[in-house]
Amino acid sequence: MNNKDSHKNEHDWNKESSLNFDNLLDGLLLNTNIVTHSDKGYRSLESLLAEEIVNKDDFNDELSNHLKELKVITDSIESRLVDIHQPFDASKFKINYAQELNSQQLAAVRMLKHPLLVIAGAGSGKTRVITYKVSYLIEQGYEPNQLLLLTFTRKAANEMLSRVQQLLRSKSITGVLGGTFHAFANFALRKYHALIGLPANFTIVDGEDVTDIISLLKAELNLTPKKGSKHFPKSATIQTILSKSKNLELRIRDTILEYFSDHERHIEDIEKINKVLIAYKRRSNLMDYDDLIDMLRNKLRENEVFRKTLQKQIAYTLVDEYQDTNTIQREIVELITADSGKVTVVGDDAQSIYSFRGANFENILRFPQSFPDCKVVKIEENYRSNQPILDFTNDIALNARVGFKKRLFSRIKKGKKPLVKRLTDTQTEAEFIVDTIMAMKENYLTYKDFAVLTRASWQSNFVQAELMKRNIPFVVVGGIKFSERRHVKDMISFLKILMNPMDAVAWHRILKLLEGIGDVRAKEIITIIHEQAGNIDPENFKSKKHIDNLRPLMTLLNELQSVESPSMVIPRIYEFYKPILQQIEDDFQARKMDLEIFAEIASKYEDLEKFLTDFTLEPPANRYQDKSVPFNEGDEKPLTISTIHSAKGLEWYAVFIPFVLDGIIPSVRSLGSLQELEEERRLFYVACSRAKEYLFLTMPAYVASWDAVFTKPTRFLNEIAKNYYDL
DNA sequence: TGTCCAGTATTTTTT
DNA sequence: ATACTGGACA
Repeated sequence: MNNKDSHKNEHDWNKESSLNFDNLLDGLLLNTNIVTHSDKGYRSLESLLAEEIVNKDDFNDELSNHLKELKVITDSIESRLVDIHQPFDASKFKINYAQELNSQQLAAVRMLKHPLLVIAGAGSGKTRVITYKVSYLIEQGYEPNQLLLLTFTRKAANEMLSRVQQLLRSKSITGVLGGTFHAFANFALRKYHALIGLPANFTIVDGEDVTDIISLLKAELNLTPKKGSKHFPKSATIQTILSKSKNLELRIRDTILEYFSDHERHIEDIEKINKVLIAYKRRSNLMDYDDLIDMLRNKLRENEVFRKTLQKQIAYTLVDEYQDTNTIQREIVELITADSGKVTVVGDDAQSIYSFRGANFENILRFPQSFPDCKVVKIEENYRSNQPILDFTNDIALNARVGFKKRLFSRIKKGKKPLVKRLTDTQTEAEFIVDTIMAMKENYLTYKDFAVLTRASWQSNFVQAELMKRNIPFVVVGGIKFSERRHVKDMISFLKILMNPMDAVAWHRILKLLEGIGDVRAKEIITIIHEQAGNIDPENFKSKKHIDNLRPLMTLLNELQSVESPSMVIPRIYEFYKPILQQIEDDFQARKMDLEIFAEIASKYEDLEKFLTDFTLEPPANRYQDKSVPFNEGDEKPLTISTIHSAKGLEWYAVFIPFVLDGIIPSVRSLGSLQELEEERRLFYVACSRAKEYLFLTMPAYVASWDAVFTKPTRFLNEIAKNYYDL
């Protein structure tokens, strides 16, 4: 961003709007708001919060025009609002929609004539709208399998469908297409693979797998650091770059220049890796997450038969969390629904927090452009929080630079204002949080009514330690997942080979388990497998030096290839794998438990392919906990520790947010650009709006990171009216 | 091929 | 302060 020509723009277009340009902040505050070691002066929280924020209008004309343009669009929606007072004849339906929904929700459910944008604030019953709309559509005569329900997680989709089932008291709701964009892409590409010229049995690889492949290719290409930099960029970094460039549809060069300028010297090498990577994936019959949606979009675009077929199959589309879609996903929605206009998207621009993975929250702002005859419903009644908490969170959203105007209200008028508290250090902060939980729990609450939400996962470590010390049960959401653990990935790799014997990543992983086989031998063996087009008859490897180690593996896999069901295959593999694991890991007993869970999950599947795709696209969410926390205290439900990102869509009676320091939230790394800072604000908004009755914001007096010290409360607090919270 | 050591970069968030 | 990487050596 251009800081030099900071000029005062006349933002006259802004005067009557809810956008507040007086509170402009920018990257320059990096220097004024963050204290360094030399600044030892201790000041009261009160004086820090009273401090005038230095405002600096720094954006250039381009950004300013851009915001202006968005503002015109967001304002235009006022003229598209659906009349919510239309009479409704409830007698035709099994469900009394008018009674069970408020008038805005009802209007959203009923609107079928026009494409519909539902702007649903936090806690306003978004899920309810979608659930009832699905059931309404079915009552209107739509077949369940003509409906496409795109949600953020498959879990959310299933939950909605089971609610529809309850609503209609009917078993016939099976067959609604649903899940994440990735899951839907997977479905469509496999089902119509012949039509679009794809192999049917491709394997889906996750980001980590891609990183592994890049490591292999890096070694193969013999790439060395360019002059001036000591190291070649890490494989994980390269993976991030490539994924970002795909999701943002930027060239690799531009992606690096824009977001990873440290690696400018290696642009050519990274482009080369990408080229080789693409060839590699094709050869091994692999698709990564990005390939799935990209491929679907491209095929929909260029293959008319495919597009028409899908359009015909899908009579109505509903999209949840639309603010988190990226450009490619938006195009998929458009390609399927633009002709018919049979689409409802639901979202909240104030809760868009996934831009780092390509989500473009302008998608929701620009919906009226994509669908010119669309209508809009705003749902502003909140059923989650009490009014004091809403006053507080409304104020956060109010300071946002762009967005739809809305002001949530609640019928629960009484409640405590959010409490802001500073403690001396991280330890006392953790103690305060746990003490407060214990004290509150006396009043008929249980642990599951509480949550601690943090910006980054490590920030909950102190609270976790304190909870462990006091034997309080808790679950951790986010962080390393079960499915990312070494032994689970090993088991998965065995299965992947059975499904797709060309899958070199899986082969590599498994071969390296064997004694005497490292990168070099593994590669030789994989070459043979590729030459034999995936035939793994042990005879093919006779000439190999370590054939004695190799033969049992090949024999086993060769034999299992013809078996379909996971429950038959897994015990055999486990038998083979167990002694190996025992040898390489010292905590075999703990890992054994994981594998039992794994076997149990797998045994529910009849079909290997289905199991594998489900497992990569929707892995079991719970994080592995290395210290087993006692869950036995009268089997009380645990409290929740989560990152703010993973807390989206959830709610708790009391919410604690530690580390609300400027530099943590907003993260120092976001201060460089307006867009990123705005996203941090929305993140803060999401965190605070999870609370139903109590909200606690705490911070230690200081936190030292490796080159700076954070001591001031988050700048977002300064922007909130002082009478909306207590100190 | 596998292990150990020293020096280096590192802290955002994840389908 | 810590985790990770690459290089040297067995």
